[in-house]
Amino acid sequence: MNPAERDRYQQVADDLRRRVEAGEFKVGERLPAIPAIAESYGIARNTAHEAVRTLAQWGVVVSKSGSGTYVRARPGVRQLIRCYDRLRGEGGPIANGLETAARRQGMRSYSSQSIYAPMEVRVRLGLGDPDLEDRPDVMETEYLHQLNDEPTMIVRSWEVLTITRGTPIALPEEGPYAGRGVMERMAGIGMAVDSTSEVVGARAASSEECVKLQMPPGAPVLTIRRTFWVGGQPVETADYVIPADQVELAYSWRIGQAPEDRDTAV
Amino acid sequence: MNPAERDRYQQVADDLRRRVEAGEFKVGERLPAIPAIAESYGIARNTAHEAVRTLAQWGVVVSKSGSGTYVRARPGVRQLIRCYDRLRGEGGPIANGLETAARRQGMRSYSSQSIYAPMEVRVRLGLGDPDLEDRPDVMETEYLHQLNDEPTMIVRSWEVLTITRGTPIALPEEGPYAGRGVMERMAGIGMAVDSTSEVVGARAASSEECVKLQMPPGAPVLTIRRTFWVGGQPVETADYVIPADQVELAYSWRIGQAPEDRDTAV
DNA sequence: TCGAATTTGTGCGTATGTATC
DNA sequence: GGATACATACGCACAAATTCG
Repeated sequence: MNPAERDRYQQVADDLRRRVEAGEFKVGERLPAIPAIAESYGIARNTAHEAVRTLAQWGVVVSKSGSGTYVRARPGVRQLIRCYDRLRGEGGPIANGLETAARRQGMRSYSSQSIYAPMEVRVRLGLGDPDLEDRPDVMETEYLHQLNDEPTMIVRSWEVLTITRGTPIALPEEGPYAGRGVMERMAGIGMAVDSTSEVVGARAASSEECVKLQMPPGAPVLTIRRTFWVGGQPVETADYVIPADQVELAYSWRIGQAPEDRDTAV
Repeated sequence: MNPAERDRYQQVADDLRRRVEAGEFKVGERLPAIPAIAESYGIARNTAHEAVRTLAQWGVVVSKSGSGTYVRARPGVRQLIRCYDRLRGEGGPIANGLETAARRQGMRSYSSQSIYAPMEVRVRLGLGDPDLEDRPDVMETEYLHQLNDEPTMIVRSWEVLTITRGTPIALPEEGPYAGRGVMERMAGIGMAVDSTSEVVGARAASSEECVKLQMPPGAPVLTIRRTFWVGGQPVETADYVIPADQVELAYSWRIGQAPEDRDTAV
């Protein structure tokens, strides 16, 4: 037998999703309360709770403690355009397949400190032996971005201090380029970022992240490890943690005729 | 007080993760059984089970029913290189930051059918009015990829039949280019794919996907909507569903000096 | 303003099913 | 087949948040 249909709470969760998608419960509306669900399906309250929790993990609904569980808006997904091929004209990927990006972030709080880079960051930044004078070698900054008073992502960035030390941009959020973004600030001291690499993954949010991002436990997050390069040399790297709820990452690029391209394209 | 520390099962999950990361339990080793955990922390078996389940959602451990819960290998992550800047030489992003990709997929089972494209696919492929003769207009193929007898991803692809109909590549897994990948097959009929767009997201796996991919319920998956373009015209689009467990997507690209670049780079 | 009712979330004890060894 | 371990299910209780009279 199909193991997915063996468990009651899965059956109920699947059925509730079907009913939501069939339009029986509109976006923003409240689902029946857990005790009501339990009775109508002939299951225990606990099992009904498990079903609703599953629905919430799927992103179909959000549960507000003390209030109820509400059908979530599906089309509210923001696309973050990460990389795109500007050579395309009208009718290209952007115009046809990808919507406009929400470029403006909302507020962001931050805190910076110069530290001795941890091992993983050393590798990513290509830092060799420690500073001879044993000084901190990176500026670490943690941001909490918010949009409409709701947290949208956590960013931790590390900038190479041997590059920025003593310049006006040493502190990311002070000086003439305060809050301008890494590329613009680097450009301010003559470092033109010419290359980007990103590694994208996903996992369930840690309990700490659930608190900071106001997410239910177990909800998935997208993770990005991004590095900026100047002439083959990494100058900054950052970790993004983004609730997978409402965000998608858009990439678009041109393809050459090298055989490697055909190999990698699954 | 920190709400994350209010719940017992969260505390225990956090503590177990700390112990795993501290090396108390090595990779591949078995954790204490749930009843043992329950006793040692002074909690109910049920609560201990919840803690272990949380650990599994975090990807720290995998639970094998009837056997035990085992610490999972962290460094075993496969990086799928999606897009990279080939102009970089040694010492560039690839060499320093990104490891070699596992290009070879394992086995894959598939099934194809020519259908009338659903609405969402029509939009992605830029299909206008339906075929005058009301014939199917796309070839839909579903793949289940496997590596070492373990499912690695589900792919559903749609190819535009007005392009491939009557050609040797109409059926993806038959003819001279059977199983060669979309780009190579398209090249076989003179269609040189010159552009790619991808939209990456993440969510909890549906119950159906959990079965096909042999994942625990609620585990996160990466999703990719990919489209291949020829001269501004989409020729194929596909949906990827990949367990977020052990996979990361690597992107790397060059950056121009246009101001838009600095805007989009957060 | 206050308190009662409702709702979600957690915790416990127990029982049962199923997979593995 | 028996022992062990994980997974689900139920019933109950309580805490915290919200709603509403």
